[in-house]
Amino acid sequence: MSDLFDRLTGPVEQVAPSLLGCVLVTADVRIRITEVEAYDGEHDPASHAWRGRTARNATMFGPAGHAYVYFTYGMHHCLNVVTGVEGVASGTLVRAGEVVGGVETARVRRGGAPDRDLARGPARLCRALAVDRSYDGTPLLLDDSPIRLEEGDTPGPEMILSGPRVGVSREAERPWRFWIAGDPTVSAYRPAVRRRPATR
DNA sequence: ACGCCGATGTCCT
DNA sequence: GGACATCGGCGTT
Repeated sequence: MSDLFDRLTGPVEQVAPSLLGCVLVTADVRIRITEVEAYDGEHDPASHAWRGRTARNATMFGPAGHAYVYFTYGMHHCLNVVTGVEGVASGTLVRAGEVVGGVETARVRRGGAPDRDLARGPARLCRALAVDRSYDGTPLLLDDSPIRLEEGDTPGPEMILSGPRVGVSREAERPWRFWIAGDPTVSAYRPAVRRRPATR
């Protein structure tokens, strides 16, 4: 197996920051990862897999190196890299990146948003890559796969910052979001908010 | 710059 | 029936 596969089998809070600088590759767009979040299947109440296996999250329980793609808020898709050992549902959400290839295609898919925003946020990134639920379960480490994960220039530890995850209400304080310091494509931090206060 | 809020489908209690 | 690993538009500072 590849070095990258071996790396993906480690503890997700160590794997996640090691994916910064790696590149997601489709037929027409390349994105360098600048921001990620770790989700642990066993002891992490914020993980989709925390309550066990369902049809939606089944891919997370499989082997590392596959894409877990979910649909949320009625309109958005988000992409994870499945990590860890088979049977334990850990994954790394790819939250943002820099489009480093196929910029014209990404611009069209994103409706002419500023280049910095093309993949600045997990749903925007999927839109730039044209990734949807049909990509769920796709192997990321095979040469002929429609979406691949390649090694890139990994930033040094001094360039990696961490903090609370975005938009999660359970275990909000767990500092499992990692990003490249100073990179303009890193998404804005938005704490989870309860939209409808319990007025009745 | 920041804050609020609606959109809209699926999952889970 | 509520929550959701979000986004873009619009209003206000």
